[in-house]
Amino acid sequence: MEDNVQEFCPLDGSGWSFAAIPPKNARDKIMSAASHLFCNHGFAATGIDTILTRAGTAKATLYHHFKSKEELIAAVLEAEGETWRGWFFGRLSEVKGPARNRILAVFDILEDWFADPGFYGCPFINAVAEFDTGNDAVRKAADLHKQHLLTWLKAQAMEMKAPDVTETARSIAVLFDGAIVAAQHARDPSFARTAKAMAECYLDQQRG
Amino acid sequence: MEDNVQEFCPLDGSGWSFAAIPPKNARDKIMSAASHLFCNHGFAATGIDTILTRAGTAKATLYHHFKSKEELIAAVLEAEGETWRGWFFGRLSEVKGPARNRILAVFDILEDWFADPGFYGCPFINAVAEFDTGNDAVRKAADLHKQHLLTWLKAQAMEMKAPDVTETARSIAVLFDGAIVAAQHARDPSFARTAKAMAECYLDQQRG
DNA sequence: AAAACTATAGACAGAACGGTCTTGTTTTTT
DNA sequence: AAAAAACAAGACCGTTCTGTCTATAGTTTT
Repeated sequence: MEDNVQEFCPLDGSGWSFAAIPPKNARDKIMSAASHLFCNHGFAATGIDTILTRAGTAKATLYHHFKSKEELIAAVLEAEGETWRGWFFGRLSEVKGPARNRILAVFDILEDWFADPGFYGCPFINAVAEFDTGNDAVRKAADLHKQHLLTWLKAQAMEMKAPDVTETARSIAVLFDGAIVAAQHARDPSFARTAKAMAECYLDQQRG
Repeated sequence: MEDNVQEFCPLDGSGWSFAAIPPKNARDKIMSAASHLFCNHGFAATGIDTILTRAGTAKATLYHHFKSKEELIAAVLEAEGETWRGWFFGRLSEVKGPARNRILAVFDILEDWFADPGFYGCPFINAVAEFDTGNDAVRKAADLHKQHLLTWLKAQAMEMKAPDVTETARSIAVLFDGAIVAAQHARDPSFARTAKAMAECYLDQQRG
């Protein structure tokens, strides 16, 4: 259990992970440590004490800021999602051209994400996979995250005058999830390009 | 924590889950109980005692058959994979017509799987999501499982005389994973059809 | 300067964890 | 009928878990 992994992920100087910003106060230190450990070793498998050791904070401090481990998990997921979306949609907003370009750029950005040495798959997919039944807070956070993406995709599909906006968004979302899982399992970022090729194919057909 | 969920999944009288076959000996009872609990509540979150209670067996019996919890997890994954593949490829072998039909039928079968009330996503995807770093046995089992599918897909792509057999197989695999995750998260089996439509689109393009 | 806040350090509790072991019963094999 | 294997029931061990509590110290606010 060495853990001297390089986890600062520049990603062109705009690392997506909020673990990239060196935390100052104890709360952020806890969040950062928890985020890393949860993603690396799982939520249940990561103990409070391990988080505290890594964060270099006291136990009372953790329980001052979060009333339980569950709440910490929820907070970490929420923060991780927000930071990720900020990075992702920020990158997307730089893309020039019509909506089609923007949709396809999704997969280029995904590839950058996959190539990050600190990529362990989507935290939300992983969280739902681990809890599934039971933990509603986790599912809700995941739903919200996915909804953000879906809303954005629908807007693009509308701009493209796609015949079925919802179905187009769903289709790209399937490619999105598929690329994440495939890249995570095979540790191969190029699955983003495979997904992109299918997206191109699909959008071409939409044009009729 | 009620858990009086209907878990016998006929699926046209040929339920995929080996939990569907009422187990006789203690070993199978343990495997069946463990499988259900692992999928529902996660691997780490499921304790040995919980498995024993559900299985109605004694602790010594479990440790007579499996030398550790890790080994039990590995055994469950292996059995689950084998049974699933038996069901899946069995269904596929019934499909008439050219290879293209068989590839598209994959998504029809997936939809049946998704519609099963006992569907919690792919056990392998979930397992990798939970362990990721560390547990090599889990990753190996997942790799093997995926390899089975990939090999089958390549054979179909070859029969179809696809220009790039490997890339075709990878593409369908992305749709496969994407459909599973999307259906699991949204609890909506129709994502299989969304994936199927994209597969059709992609295979049509392959023909030139 | 006083009060309020934020933090550290670590003992502690109670439960749950994985795993071992013993004792005795049932089932199967020979 | 005898021997061997599989099983039940559950006490038990050492560890780890989440979460609480006390005591102390630095920092910010009023």
